[in-house]
Amino acid sequence: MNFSADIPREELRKLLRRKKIMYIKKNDYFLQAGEVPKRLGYNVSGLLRLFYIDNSGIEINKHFCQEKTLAVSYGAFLRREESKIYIQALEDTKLLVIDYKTYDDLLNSHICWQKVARKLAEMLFVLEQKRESELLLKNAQERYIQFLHDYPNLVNRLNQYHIASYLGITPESLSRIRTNLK
Amino acid sequence: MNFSADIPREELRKLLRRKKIMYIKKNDYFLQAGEVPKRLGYNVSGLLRLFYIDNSGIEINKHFCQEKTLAVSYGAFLRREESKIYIQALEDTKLLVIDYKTYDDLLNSHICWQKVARKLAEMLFVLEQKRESELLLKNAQERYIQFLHDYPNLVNRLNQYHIASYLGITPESLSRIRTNLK
DNA sequence: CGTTCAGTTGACTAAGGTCAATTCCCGTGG
DNA sequence: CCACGGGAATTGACCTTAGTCAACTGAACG
Repeated sequence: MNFSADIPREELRKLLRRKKIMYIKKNDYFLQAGEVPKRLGYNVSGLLRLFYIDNSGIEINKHFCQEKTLAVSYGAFLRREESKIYIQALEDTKLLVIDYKTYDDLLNSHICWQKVARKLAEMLFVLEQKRESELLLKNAQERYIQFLHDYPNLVNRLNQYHIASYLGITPESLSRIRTNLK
Repeated sequence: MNFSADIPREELRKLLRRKKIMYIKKNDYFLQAGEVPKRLGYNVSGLLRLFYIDNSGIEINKHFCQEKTLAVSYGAFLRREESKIYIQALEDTKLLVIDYKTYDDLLNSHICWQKVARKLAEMLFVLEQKRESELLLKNAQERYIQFLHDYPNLVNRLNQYHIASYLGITPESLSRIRTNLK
């Protein structure tokens, strides 16, 4: 994601002045379900996962946040609602963060930020719709193949548990799919 | 969705001048998969469905478009891509439509439309994320109960086939769920 | 070397799909 | 008013996919 072309130098400086740097140790949380998200994070280095916990206590990975992407429970952040999503570091992670007030101030201070926020929402929508269509249209094995295609570098950074959870299956099932594909 | 508070009278008039009215007969299509969406529609009266067809030819309903909501394959419309989604009228339907050029002109003509488009994208993102989480977290029966809760009026306008397809199950399974809930 | 934890394998279960037969509902024509 | 034709919904028998649980393997590390 690169919006910088649209942003005047002046505005960019404003953003950089107000951002903070945050380090999150492996296994620590950037956000817990039940909190109203205070911050929007940009992943400089490291890896996070966004996940749900269902009512029988199973963790379900929703998304992995790699370098140069945003770490945020976006719906809850926008609407100032309690998040249903947890955000946890899978590796030691460095984030640039802004708080909601900063986000809101920027939006109201210059049209360029409206444009950036629109592009961002559109991009996240497209991502979400892609995921939804995969869940509706593909079985576990096809979803795994798609995952390999979309995130080839993630396979080596994640253990089987996390990939299976992302695919909506058990580690045992993923193991069988992998055997099957050899 | 009501954004009119944000829109100056002048701008609203511009929109109204450029909108067209379109009637779609029951079972006819507003959009076919494979087309780049030319238009964004606003449902005045009637009912549409957005659906995918998977690679074994099964139709899968993605969303129902009721009165006062937008009928559009949004991702494809934004990105000028071929739609993977079909949009078909389930009842005789009246739409207000604007073409992509109008949408684009509005965006570039006044900041208020940037804001409206941002709000719209955010809203659609939230909707999409909700659907995704239901697919990941709930079983067929729970999804049906959620559907009844979210769209109580739709149950009477749709036959079982369409509801089942929305839930990602077969009509037979939905029949069993319904018996089970009595 | 043992311990530990990720991954594999096997046997069984459960949710939902498939296919076919049957019933229900409703509109139409006699 | 009744009979019947056709699509929608139901039901039954069986199948497939993925889940569950437990035992086992194997590599990594102290």
